[in-house]
Amino acid sequence: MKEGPDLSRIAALVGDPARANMLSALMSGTALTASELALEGGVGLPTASSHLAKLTEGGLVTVTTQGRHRYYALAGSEVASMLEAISGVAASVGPKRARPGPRDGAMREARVCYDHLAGEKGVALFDHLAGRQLISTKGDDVALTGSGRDWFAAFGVDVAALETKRRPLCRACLDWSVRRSHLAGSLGAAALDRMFELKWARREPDSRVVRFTPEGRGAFERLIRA
Amino acid sequence: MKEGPDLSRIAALVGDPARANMLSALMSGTALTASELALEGGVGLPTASSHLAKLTEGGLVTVTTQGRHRYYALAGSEVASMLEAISGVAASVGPKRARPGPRDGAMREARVCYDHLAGEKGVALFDHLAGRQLISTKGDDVALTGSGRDWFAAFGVDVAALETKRRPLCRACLDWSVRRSHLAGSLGAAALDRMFELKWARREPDSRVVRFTPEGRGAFERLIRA
DNA sequence: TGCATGCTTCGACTATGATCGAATGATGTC
DNA sequence: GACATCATTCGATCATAGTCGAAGCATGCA
Repeated sequence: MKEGPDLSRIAALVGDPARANMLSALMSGTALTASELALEGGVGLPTASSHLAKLTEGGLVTVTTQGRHRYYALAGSEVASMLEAISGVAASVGPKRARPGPRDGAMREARVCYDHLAGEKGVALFDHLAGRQLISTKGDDVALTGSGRDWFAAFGVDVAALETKRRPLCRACLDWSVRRSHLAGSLGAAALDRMFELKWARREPDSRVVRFTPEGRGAFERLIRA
Repeated sequence: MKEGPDLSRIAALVGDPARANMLSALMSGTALTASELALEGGVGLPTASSHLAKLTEGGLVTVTTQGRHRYYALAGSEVASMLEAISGVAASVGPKRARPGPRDGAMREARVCYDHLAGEKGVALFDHLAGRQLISTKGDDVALTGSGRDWFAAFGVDVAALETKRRPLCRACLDWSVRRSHLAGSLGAAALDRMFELKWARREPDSRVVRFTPEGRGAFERLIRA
């Protein structure tokens, strides 16, 4: 009966609507202030503060003080990954909560997952990489092949610089909308950064949605067809 | 703020200690009666019944009536996978809840995850299969190769029979204790069944622990060394 | 120093939901 | 058909935790 880690402690933290909304907002990967998160959670400042204290205490978010602002962020990609897993179940068994609006369509096509690309576009990229042996996958462990290294270099990503960091280069992350893997890790993050840099897409303000420009869409298609 | 599926609804279901314990018990893959789950959850029968109604309503468990018994089971492997993800976070950030007893050690070595082998042994098997190109992995999608088919046939698993079912043959499942993938899907389930059949191991009663016999341990080592 | 801003703490209220005893329903056994 | 077992429903109780207003504490700016 009391085997394994304490599930309920973590799940209860996510189980409150205000906290869940805050965590969802943090899935965008950007750190947010307490007031912004209060807005996201749909609660007052004191309430939000109390929630954030619990999330921090529980190890799901981290906080860094900068001047009179306090920036909250997800504690790590493992937490983001867990939230995606819960989203997957919620999307499949849940009563869909409101009909898919125009926004939901955009979310499905391309969105930010912590700091990398998710949605149909993210999965398409991953499939291309795997299909061309640019990455090799062993379960959730993903490795970059030699030709993959060249491919990313041609795309304008400095792989060597990424490898100096502690963070894993490649990682598979299960996409809640498509139900397939997309590329996470520092390489996934760098790839998305590069797309923003190339002006292929831009982030929609106050949202996880990634909006591709017409040109960017074409360039992306060519990238994963080539 | 209200983007994506409703996280909190699902998380709140797992967030109650009694329900979490019930779900943990169901991670063993066997269906349990309401009274057994009341025991697991540490609550009375009426309370358990109420919890189970919520879990069923929420889509996390299914119920099948047999005579005067009602058997509850996890709604699917996706739910099991989500619970493993939450366990992973709980194990990494949580205050460990009690020191690792002798039981926890056994849990880490080999346990049942829904219906397949997890823990160090499960990961070792997966690594062997992937390393020898007996399976090919694309993120969470795992496919059996030609040589893999032969390997499983030699081990005594009727792959063709499994393929007639709707359930996916291969699947990667993230192990909460080892933090690596192990083999899920109908093939993973069949492999574990075969090990029981060969008397390499047996299940510990009322637990997820899989206890290998000395001979079974040797045979397993030879299997994944060969 | 004085004031504004961002956030947290305190205190009080409230509501949700977890819990169990008792009663009821359903199924199988004798 | 009477009884025992398994399970759910009802009713009442109680505690936990979410909520906000007001006050308190920092930090930054003038």
